[in-house]
Amino acid sequence: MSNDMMEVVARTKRFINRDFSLGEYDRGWTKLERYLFIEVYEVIKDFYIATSDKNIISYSSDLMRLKIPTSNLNPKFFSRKNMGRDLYDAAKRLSKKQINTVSVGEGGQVGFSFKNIFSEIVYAPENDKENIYVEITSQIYEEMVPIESYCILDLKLISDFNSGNTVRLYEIFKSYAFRKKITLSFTSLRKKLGFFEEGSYEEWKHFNAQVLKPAVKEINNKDDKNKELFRDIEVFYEKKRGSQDINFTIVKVDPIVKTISSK
DNA sequence: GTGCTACACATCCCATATCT
DNA sequence: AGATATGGGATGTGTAGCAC
Repeated sequence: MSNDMMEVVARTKRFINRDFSLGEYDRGWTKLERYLFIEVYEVIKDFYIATSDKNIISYSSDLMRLKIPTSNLNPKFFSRKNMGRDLYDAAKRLSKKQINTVSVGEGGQVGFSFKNIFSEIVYAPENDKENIYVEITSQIYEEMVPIESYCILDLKLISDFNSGNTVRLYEIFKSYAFRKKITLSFTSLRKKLGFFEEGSYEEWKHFNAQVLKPAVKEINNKDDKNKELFRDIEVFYEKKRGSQDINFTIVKVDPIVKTISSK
């Protein structure tokens, strides 16, 4: 007993609408881009549930302007020396992010809708190095706000994952974690991950071997014993041969206090 | 520039679930 | 029971992005 020690890990939680998971969009999101997006999300969510409007600059039925205080940014997502450049690169790429919907009608007629997620992202340190300014249109932020579908993401975990696929799958699993068992078809999971439209991973075998299995392994923290402290769900799944359905079992685990034995 | 990692496959071999 | 289809494992290839 004296050999055991209790460790309490400080956690930073963020809420995100599970129906607006970034996983449903392009696969080319870096970890930093996703993190900045989640911080924007936090400001909008706080505004909508009337927790805080301190970072909202203006709001209309068409457009919302908000700011992200740089002092709140988690340094873990940036390289130590080049935070400024990291921020520049990520903001530049974020400003180009789109939501794309492409449909093919019966006669092969293609319909499409492209929307930029952010209409403007500004960071001008010579004027104001404390804040990043973000402009977002109503078409986008209205998708974010249905409060009944928020799920809680753990930033520490997200920063520890080393694959974008893992982050997206983690978002999806967390969004369903209020249920113990879920069934998703292979196709719907590919759609959620953005692989469907790209035509990637058409074979379950490849998808499982390259995407799902490594991600679940990482989420369950089977790789690194030192990271045992940092997990909040455990995921198990099975898929019957020939079936489209994948059955997931998601178990919540308490990540905050764990007893670890020192040898 | 080099080296590393993540990613998206393709291919080969083998085990086994499912069908006839 | 034997054939066939499906899926797992291992390996290799090429590309892209990033760090140094």
